Amino acid sequence: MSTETERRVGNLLASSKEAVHADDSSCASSQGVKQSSPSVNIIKSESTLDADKAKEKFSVELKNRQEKMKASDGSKAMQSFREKLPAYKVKAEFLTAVSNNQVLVVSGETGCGKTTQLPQFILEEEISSLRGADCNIICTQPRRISAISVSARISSERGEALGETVGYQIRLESKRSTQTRLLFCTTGVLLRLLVQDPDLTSVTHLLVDEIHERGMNEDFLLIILRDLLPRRPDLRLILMSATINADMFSKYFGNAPTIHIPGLTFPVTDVFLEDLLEKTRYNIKSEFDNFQGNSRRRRRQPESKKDPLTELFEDVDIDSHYKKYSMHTRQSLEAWSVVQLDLGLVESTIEHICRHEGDGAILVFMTGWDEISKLLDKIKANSFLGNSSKFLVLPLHGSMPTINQREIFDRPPSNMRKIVLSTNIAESSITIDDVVYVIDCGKAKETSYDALNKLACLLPSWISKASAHQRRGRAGRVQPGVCYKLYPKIIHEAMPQYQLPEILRTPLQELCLHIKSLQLGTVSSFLAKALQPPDPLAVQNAIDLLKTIGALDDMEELSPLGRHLCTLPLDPNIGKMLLMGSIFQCLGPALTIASALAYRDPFVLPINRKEEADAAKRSFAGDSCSDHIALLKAFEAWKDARNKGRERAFCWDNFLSPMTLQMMEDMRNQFLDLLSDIGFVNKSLGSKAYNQYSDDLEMVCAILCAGLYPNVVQCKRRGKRTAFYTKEVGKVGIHPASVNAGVYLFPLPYMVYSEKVKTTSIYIRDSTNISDYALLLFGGNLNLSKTGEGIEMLGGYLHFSASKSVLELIKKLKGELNKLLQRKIEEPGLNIHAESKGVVSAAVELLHSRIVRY
DNA sequence: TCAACCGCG
Repeated sequence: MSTETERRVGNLLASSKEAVHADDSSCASSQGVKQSSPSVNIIKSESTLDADKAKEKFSVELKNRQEKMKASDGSKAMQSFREKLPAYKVKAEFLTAVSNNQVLVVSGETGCGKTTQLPQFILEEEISSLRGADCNIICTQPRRISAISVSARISSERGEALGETVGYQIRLESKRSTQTRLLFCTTGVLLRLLVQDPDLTSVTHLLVDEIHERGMNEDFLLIILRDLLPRRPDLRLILMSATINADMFSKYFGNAPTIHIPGLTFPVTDVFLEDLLEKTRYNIKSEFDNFQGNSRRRRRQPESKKDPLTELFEDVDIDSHYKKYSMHTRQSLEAWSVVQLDLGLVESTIEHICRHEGDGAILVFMTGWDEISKLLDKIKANSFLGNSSKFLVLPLHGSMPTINQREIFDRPPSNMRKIVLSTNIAESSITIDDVVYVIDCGKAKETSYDALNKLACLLPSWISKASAHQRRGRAGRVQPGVCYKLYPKIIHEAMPQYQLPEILRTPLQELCLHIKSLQLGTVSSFLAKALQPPDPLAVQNAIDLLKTIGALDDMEELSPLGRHLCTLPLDPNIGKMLLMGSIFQCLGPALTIASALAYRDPFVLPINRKEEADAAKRSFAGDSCSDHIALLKAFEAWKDARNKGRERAFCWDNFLSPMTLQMMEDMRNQFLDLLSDIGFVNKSLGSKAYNQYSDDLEMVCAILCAGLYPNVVQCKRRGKRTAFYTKEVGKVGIHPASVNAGVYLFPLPYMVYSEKVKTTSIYIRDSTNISDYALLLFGGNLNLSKTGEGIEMLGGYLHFSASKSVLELIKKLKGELNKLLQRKIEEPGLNIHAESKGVVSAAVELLHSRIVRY
């Protein structure tokens, strides 16, 4: 720090001191007192009477409408369609079970109609029993799309418009009315509802669908519900699962009765690798001929953590196990790699179908972008499949710009075969009706959480039998189909029955915060009640993090900051970034960056133009050395382009997803509303009041630091390059898709990041280069180092040294900032802009005086 | 040198 800077910062700080104390008296004035009137009770009972009459009337009306509808000619066809569904056969049994039991587990295969029929049976029954007005049936879905499509389907089956008796509610979007008695919502929406209404007093029937998927929200909800049931003996809970393993859920709920509904899909024939090889005569080459793979022979090395399925196949004696198969097939099986997908095998399978099988689309399940891209190239170069007038080959991946193209769903022109190369996205989120052939490589990329190293991992692994079954089912929607499994039958038999539940595979800080906000007791005792409780170390890591960012106190209770974070539907770090953005007057950028981090990256990755896509992202980042600034600038440029009416071209030219940007905008508005609800933002002051520093990138980066801490990386100069180190795992790399990838030297000594993931190596996915002053003022608590010569952070991992007077000044400024924050967080409505001006100006002055020594 | 997927008043 230059002496000039030191002097200026010191002066600013001194001037602010007086303001803070002079304004203390204003604190009490903003608290309003609610007045209660003695006449309230009388009015209430009269209105209750009126309400009862109105309800009775409405129940009658609902019943009349329903009977009229059933009698109408138009509904005959619909009725007979519904009666053909397997769910119809269990209608009476189901309704009896619902009325006699508090909890019921229903398992059913796809196509049995459980999702559309069971909630509807309850609704119809309640309406005919003249309880229509009193019932409130909620059915949760794990995905937004299904909440919408199922509710639309049921409305049309009932001959109503969506939003009448049947509606939906998902984040930022709903179609429901006062008439709505059956509501489909995402599980997340219900969990938020529980914050206001912990006993679900307004709900009579709750159906939780797709519990077999074992998503975090669903597992979380089940713990809450099991505790809630004794307090709500009248509540009816129906758990719906797609597969046969209903026992586990039944046991969890005290041996609740179960009903099974058979499926109604066309038969699908399985062809395993060994039989496929007999048919196609495809020759799998071992790694000695082909460097792509590691065949079973070479990999007999003493690795400590080997995948059990890999080991299993290595131990198989091919010649005796497959003695009925041809020599050729046995040789190929010998060479087949358990680790690496053979793209030639996929290509030959596609070719086999196209040459020898009947019409129908082909759906190929692969693990990721790279495989899809490489297979696409291979097919284009294939002399038979490369004929683009006969074959329509489409990639399908969550971050490819083709994701919303109609041609994926539409039937191709006659004489043309559609071939979709997809990730797991086509397993349950996207349904392509005309698929007749599925090719399943048997793997998917899966996150896991290494609690020891506090590290998220994203690695390809074998799917479960349940997933394989789901993929296979994709071939039987319109006619009998075939599923080609590119792995031997013994691998399939050894696959785990189910995927590990998400609660065991993810960091838990957001969940822990949610548990605290619902007052469900201590985090560890609550989570111990889960269907499959998470590793105590993972729980401890989450609690430690919440303490580090100041959301929980030493007693593990919510701090004032923690209580605010509970109201924001965000990861606690990102929520903190928003609060800091509003306090330090760069609210706009904080809203934009928070919405992108909370939702998804708006940048798309097209297959053949990745260099251009990379360049577009870099140009948004400018010289900021920040992926977060790139997001911010891209969003601002999009708004600008949209105002000028050239949104489409802008998005296309800059490799941005219009849908993601729109969602970001909607989420920004939601966050702004929530900040206003909790008092951090007073909308009547106008946007300018909260955006004084929004164009000041140093300040924006400091806010990023405040939010993302303790996700800090040290940049250390190694000759002409920079190496990066974190406290938990040591050396990490910048993810190659980051704007900071390939940069040799950085102007500032630290990075903050939002995600650190182990794939082929440990990478930080997105990063922002920040100064030591940003870290000192907006990072974690400062401690004097033991030698007394400097300041430490992150339990001594980070060390700062400077002259005694500078250290004193920084500590003083940090102290003032903390005081300011404390007051603002305890009383968000406080207008402290005037009094805080000096402290904030001092901080800004320091942030601008960046000098690099590292 | 790399990019599974889903979700929140």
